[in-house]
Amino acid sequence: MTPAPPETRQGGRVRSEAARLAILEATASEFAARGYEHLTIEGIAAAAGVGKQTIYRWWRSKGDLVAEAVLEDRLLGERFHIPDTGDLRSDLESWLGAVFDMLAGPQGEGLLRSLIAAAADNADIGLRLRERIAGEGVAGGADDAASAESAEPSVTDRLRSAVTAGELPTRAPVAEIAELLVGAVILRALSRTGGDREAVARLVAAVVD
Amino acid sequence: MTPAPPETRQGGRVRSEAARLAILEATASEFAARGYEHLTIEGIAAAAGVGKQTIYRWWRSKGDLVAEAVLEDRLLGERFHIPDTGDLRSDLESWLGAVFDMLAGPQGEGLLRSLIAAAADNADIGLRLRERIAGEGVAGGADDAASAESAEPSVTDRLRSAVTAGELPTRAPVAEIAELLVGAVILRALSRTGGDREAVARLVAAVVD
Amino acid sequence: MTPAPPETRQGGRVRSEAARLAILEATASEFAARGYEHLTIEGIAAAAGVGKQTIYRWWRSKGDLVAEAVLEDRLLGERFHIPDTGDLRSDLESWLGAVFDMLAGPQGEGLLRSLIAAAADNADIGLRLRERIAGEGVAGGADDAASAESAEPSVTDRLRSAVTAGELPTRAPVAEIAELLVGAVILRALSRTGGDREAVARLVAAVVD
Amino acid sequence: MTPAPPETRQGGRVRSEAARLAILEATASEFAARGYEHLTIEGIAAAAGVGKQTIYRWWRSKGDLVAEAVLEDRLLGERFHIPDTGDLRSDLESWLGAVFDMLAGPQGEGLLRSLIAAAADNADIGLRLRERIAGEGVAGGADDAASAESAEPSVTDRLRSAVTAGELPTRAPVAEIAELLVGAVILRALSRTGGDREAVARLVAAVVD
DNA sequence: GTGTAACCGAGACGGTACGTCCTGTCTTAGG
DNA sequence: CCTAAGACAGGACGTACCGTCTCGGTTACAC
Repeated sequence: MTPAPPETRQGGRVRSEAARLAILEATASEFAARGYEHLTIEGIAAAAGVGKQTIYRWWRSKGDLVAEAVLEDRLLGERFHIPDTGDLRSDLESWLGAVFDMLAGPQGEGLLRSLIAAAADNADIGLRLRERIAGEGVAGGADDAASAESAEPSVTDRLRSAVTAGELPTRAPVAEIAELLVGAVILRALSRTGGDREAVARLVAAVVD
Repeated sequence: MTPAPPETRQGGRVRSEAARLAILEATASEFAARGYEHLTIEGIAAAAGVGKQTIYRWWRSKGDLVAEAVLEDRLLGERFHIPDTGDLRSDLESWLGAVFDMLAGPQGEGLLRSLIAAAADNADIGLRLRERIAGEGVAGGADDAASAESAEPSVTDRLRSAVTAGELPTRAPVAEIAELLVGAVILRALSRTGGDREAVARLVAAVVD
Repeated sequence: MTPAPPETRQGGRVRSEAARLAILEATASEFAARGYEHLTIEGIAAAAGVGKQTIYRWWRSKGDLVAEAVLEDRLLGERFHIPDTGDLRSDLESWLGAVFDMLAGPQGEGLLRSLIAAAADNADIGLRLRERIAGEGVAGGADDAASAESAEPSVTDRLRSAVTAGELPTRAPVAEIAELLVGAVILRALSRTGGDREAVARLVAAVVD
Repeated sequence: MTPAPPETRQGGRVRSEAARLAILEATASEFAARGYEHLTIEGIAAAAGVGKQTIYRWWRSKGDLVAEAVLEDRLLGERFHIPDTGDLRSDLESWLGAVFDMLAGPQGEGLLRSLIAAAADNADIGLRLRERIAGEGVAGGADDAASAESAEPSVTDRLRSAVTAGELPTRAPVAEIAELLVGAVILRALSRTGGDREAVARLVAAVVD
């Protein structure tokens, strides 16, 4: 497969990778420290040791910048672990409990809400947010092939294996079940409603009979 | 001896209801016009013909102000209609389809995302957002009694009647089913994923078997 | 005499005289320190402990600001002394020599050139610059009456007294003589041409026969 | 004393005359269009179709660049015509009137003030400005020999011929008279004071009897 | 011929300052 | 004592240029 022909550039200094990385690094750390609302381009530029114009040259808005940081796994890098004990219900409860525990913790408190605010600005962030929690994006792509083979299985992977194992009917709407659970997580994050053991059990029961 | 006799002493001007209403009105229209992010106190004050201090005297933040506007039903005033044909599945599909149609429309496009951004700031907005769509808040209160008697039934009402009618098992987690569906709506709003007929059917199928 | 009717102001905080003075003070000191070209609004605001908007609210440009500082005698406050020995020629030579000595000095070096640059921007500065050196503005006003009575006579005053004393013909163009001499000072400031004793003598000779 | 041997330059492209001319051309037209204050190196480079570095390689500052453009007669190219009718006074009045007319015109309005601002930055510009108007620099040099023979006589030339013709005394300070008149022009340009016929007459009268 | 060194256009870089907008506080005059 | 008006210190916005630093590409002299 031949690579795409290079853009017709006539001279000019090339983009500094060091600056790009420093900016994304700074964006991630400022985001974690202050949240999306109180994130400032000036603060990021200062933290990255970069001129403001270098940011505006490559990103059109705060939202685009955060989106790229999220896409590069600088925020929300890890998926949540889901076990595979053979009992789908208890596995989902473990996973959902872990997610709610993270939300209840000091770090997760604002982080998810900030990501939600960012997603309200920028579509890419919304898509990625969903993918990171559920383990599957809207449209399958090269990344999904890679993630399907990764050591750490996602909720969606677990649901698919449940179909194979006969725990769920063959035509069960796997992607939608994951979507509903992630949606519930987001809704509870927005309303600051924690999830105790009973709530988790009821949510899981609602989607897996 | 003070010159002012007690009886002529002014007790102080009372809060102007006209100003309060104008501010909430202006908040709602500015919110609809510009979204939560680009809402400004100065803009609201100017649109309401009011001094900034009058806003700061009674509300502590932009979030509080929007929350009160939402709570007074100036935004998101109507619940979404859900029919009762005796077939829960098709009734839920009708309702969910109507919600997604609203989101796809020009008005709903940004409105829900702005409300989500507002909810990320302010817990009350998140709770109210959930209640407005699903028809039930987290904790039952006086309002629920009123809404139960209102002419327009909510999704939660419909689910409860399904339990009574035997369409759902007696111990079905009604509130959580509504929560999951509302969460899915919010997640799709964030990721700009529309809901076609098949997607709606699958989401409903996932929660009502 | 009744005062002019007050502007129809309805409420609003009144302009802070402290801020106004601090700004003019800072303008003068920054001007002296850096010159007109390298004067910055941000620098003035910082030095005055004032927000930038407070400057932009009352002055439209750097030129206007410097103009007001000059008009308030914060720069170029003193006129140059001219003696009255009865010999006009030697008196003018004393005065002109003093002006050139000032220019040759460390302070005067850049100050006049900066004022010239400022005057190229702003008409008021040009007028005031002329008045400060020559002792007379273009159009006589209330200020001139005051200055005519001031203890320190200006070049123009000295020329007028020369007319009275018969040193100059009755119809001698007094204002124009002063103008020519001030113009020569400015021209030499621009071309960094100092004025030695002979040059001073020749300039004076050219205007007083 | 032998000068240091020239560096052994081996190879290397020679300076592009086309680029040099395009830069000076662009400098002149941008200067005329925007004035000295709003002249930018980037604007000149773009207008000349040249990289910024090509400018910085050969000129140290905006002032140097403008100075060279002025020295090459790209600005202020023509001297002002002075007739020789045998009547010095009326000849000077013609000349001075023409200069003031130029200043009053749309082109001259800002041009001289911009040159003055440039001169405040750069000594060469000040010297050249004086020479261009009066027809003589401070120190006689090779250029003066050339100008003395040029077809168009300068004010200084006219004054010198007046000495020869006996209109002025032998020891009249010719250079200083020109200097005073040029200075008055600059002063009036700075203070936006036009010169009507009477003012011109009085200025001339002040220096020639 | 062929290096090679200095030039060229282009344009990204770290910065500084611009002039605007908005924040939350304060100070007026007036009901 | 509330209200409309609006000035205040502060801070961030997004833009324009500064002067420097690469880039790939082009001469033109020295070998």
